[in-house]
Amino acid sequence: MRLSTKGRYAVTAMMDIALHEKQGPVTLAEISQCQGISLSYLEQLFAKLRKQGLVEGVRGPGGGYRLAKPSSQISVADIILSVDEKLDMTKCGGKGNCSNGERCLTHQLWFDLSCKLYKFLSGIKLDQYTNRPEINELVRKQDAQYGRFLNRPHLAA
Amino acid sequence: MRLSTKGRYAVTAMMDIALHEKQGPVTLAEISQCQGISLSYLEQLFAKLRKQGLVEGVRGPGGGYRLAKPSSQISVADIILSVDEKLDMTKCGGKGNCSNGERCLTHQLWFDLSCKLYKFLSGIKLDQYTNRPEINELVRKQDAQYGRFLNRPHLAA
DNA sequence: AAATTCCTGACTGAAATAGTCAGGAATTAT
DNA sequence: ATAATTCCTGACTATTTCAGTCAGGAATTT
Repeated sequence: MRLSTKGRYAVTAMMDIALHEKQGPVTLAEISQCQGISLSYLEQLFAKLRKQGLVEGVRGPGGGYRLAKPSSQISVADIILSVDEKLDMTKCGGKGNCSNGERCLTHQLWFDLSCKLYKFLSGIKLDQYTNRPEINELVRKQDAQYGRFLNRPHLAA
Repeated sequence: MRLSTKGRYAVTAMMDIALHEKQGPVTLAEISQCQGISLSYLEQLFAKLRKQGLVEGVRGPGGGYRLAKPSSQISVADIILSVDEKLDMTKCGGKGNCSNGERCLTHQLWFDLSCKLYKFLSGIKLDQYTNRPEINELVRKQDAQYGRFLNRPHLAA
């Protein structure tokens, strides 16, 4: 398990989508502008998120990305693992042959830590943040600031 | 908070010292050989661990490094923060001016996550592993394998 | 005096991160 | 149909971090 800014970008982008779920697909261009992440870099990250089945893309005008599952079923761990690949923190890759064919002293430590960290991060789901009133208040203000969702014909109801 | 192989190296080395606390100072040369980490790289990491007051160096023959506090008071978080510097995962550095002077949508998420992760990792102390019989068994075997602590005059009691 | 070990700083190569660019494919709106 | 929008792909580049190397000096013990 690696935890770096790459994973932060991915989680941030996924949060943005989750917070705007009701307004339809969210474009990467919007996320890029509002969250300050390069568009092409986002495209690289979303290629992985899509492969992992966390999001689905909708092409064409009015398109964008939306969550492929309910936000209650998407954890921070899911997102980080999608873009960072590895779960295992042991040196030997879980094989247990780190020290002359046997387990090294810290094998158990890293194995445990990997498990605990995974359990911890997979316990944090996106909907834990989308349901908070104070955050939704902030979302409304900032959508207005950036002029998001103003020209969406398919949203005119 | 960043979590990479750099932090793993540091924790691994600290574990090695904690596991051999009773045999006196542990040399970086030993850690380098037994844990498979470059000696010069270890020296860089230990410069930081020393600055943070986690270890103290003992020069001269029979010297090495030992813990500066009881292993029950040294957490995985302490070690990782010592070598990786940052705790904060927010983009703005905790200031809250990420989006045109206001907090960005995910500020709260990252602030929370940083806190939770810190609490989690600071709850894991080194002595949780040094007190396990099965690990101490493994330590004895591997010390013999590498011939550790054989030529220590000051240990002859 | 000699050996050991920490300690420091500068340097180098490799990998990961982050971003750029060019173009194609699917869909919607006109 | 055509144009606009957006996803989607792959190759490329720059920057940073990781990891290791090297050379030498300082403190301590034998």
